[in-house]
Amino acid sequence: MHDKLIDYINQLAVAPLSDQEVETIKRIFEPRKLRKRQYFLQKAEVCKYYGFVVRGAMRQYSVDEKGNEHIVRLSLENWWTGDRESFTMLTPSAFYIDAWEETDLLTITHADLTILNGNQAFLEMRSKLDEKHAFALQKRVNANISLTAEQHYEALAAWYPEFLQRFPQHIIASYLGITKETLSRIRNNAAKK
Amino acid sequence: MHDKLIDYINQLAVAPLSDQEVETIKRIFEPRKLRKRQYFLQKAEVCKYYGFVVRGAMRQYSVDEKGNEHIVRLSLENWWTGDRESFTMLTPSAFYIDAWEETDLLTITHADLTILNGNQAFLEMRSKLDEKHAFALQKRVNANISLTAEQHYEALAAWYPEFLQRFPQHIIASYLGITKETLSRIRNNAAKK
DNA sequence: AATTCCCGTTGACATTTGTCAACAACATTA
DNA sequence: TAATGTTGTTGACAAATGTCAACGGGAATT
Repeated sequence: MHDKLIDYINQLAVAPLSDQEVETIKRIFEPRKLRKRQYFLQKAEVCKYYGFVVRGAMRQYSVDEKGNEHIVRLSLENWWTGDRESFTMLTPSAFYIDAWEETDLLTITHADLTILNGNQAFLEMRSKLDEKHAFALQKRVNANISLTAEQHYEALAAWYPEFLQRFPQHIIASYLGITKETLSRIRNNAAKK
Repeated sequence: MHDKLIDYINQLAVAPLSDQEVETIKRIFEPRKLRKRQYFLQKAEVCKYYGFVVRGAMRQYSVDEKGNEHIVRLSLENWWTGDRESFTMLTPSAFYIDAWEETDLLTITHADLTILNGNQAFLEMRSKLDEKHAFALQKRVNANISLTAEQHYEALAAWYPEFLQRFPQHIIASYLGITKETLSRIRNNAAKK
């Protein structure tokens, strides 16, 4: 179960993890299984665990006053899940996180993360991860403000083709900030061309 | 000129910079002055410099096929400017960056940044900065996909009130992903209530 | 002082997208 | 098998936003 995480860290870090570091990681990250639709985090809670997705699919979303869900993040295998701001700042989260498929996670607490902060390989990994994440978010913001709904859908399909396989259209539509009906029509129009 | 940067780093880092570290920073960061509307980066260029804003206002934007500008980032005093992805990955940028006001920057090159990577205080600062930046971007994405134009404008006004003072409305509108006419009408309607 | 440019506003209209309701195909559950 | 829920689609209409053109005030420039 932990092997996927070890591989993942080794791929991002400059030097591979020592045996002792591997042991530390195995000790600190706790496995957790979530059933479909089971919450990992609910709004107004503090996010106590950050999770590495070993298998499955997670979604993070806000809910507006009308009850509509707005997907801010989707996570598949080898991605992370959790509300980073709430987890780091120990503040109540504005988001819900739940499992879209049955999911295996490796979770870490805020306290245990400070242990890993002494570890160079882990810091490097996190630094690179933050960087990659910032790149992705900037692209997404640019897409949100500059592309038409159709262009945005096509960009998403190019960036994360797995999303279209793993999540239904209403989730994809929500991720794009449009309704499922609009997405349905966009796909239909594009197919006609 | 470098004092603002030194103060800034000291505020974010755990331990203040040593005299020697201060000297390194003064040596590495080169001052640069930009006139109004002067480019700091143009599309398809690699972003060779990352800049700390000592005084002034910068904007980063993409330009679509119709020639419309879409503001992805605005930077005032004590913020950074530059296309992080292009700067880090040495890839051609998708963005333009220019000075909106006459601006004083302290700039660093990719090569010189690696020197600072050995410095603990600087790494800490960058790590915290990336974190804060990720929080802000996530909030912005959530606003983009979940709020009405009016709610989004009000959120922006609460998050960055200085923006409304320093940038004209068409820039703000572009940042929100709406047209200046729509923003004008929103403000007018809100005033009537 | 005259000129030019930038900014914000407004009106009329077009386009895009949302809303609501209905329905069929399909999968899941009882 | 029957019942239920999910997903994707479609139509009719409403609402939000964009487009284009015009205008005036004001700042900056000549």
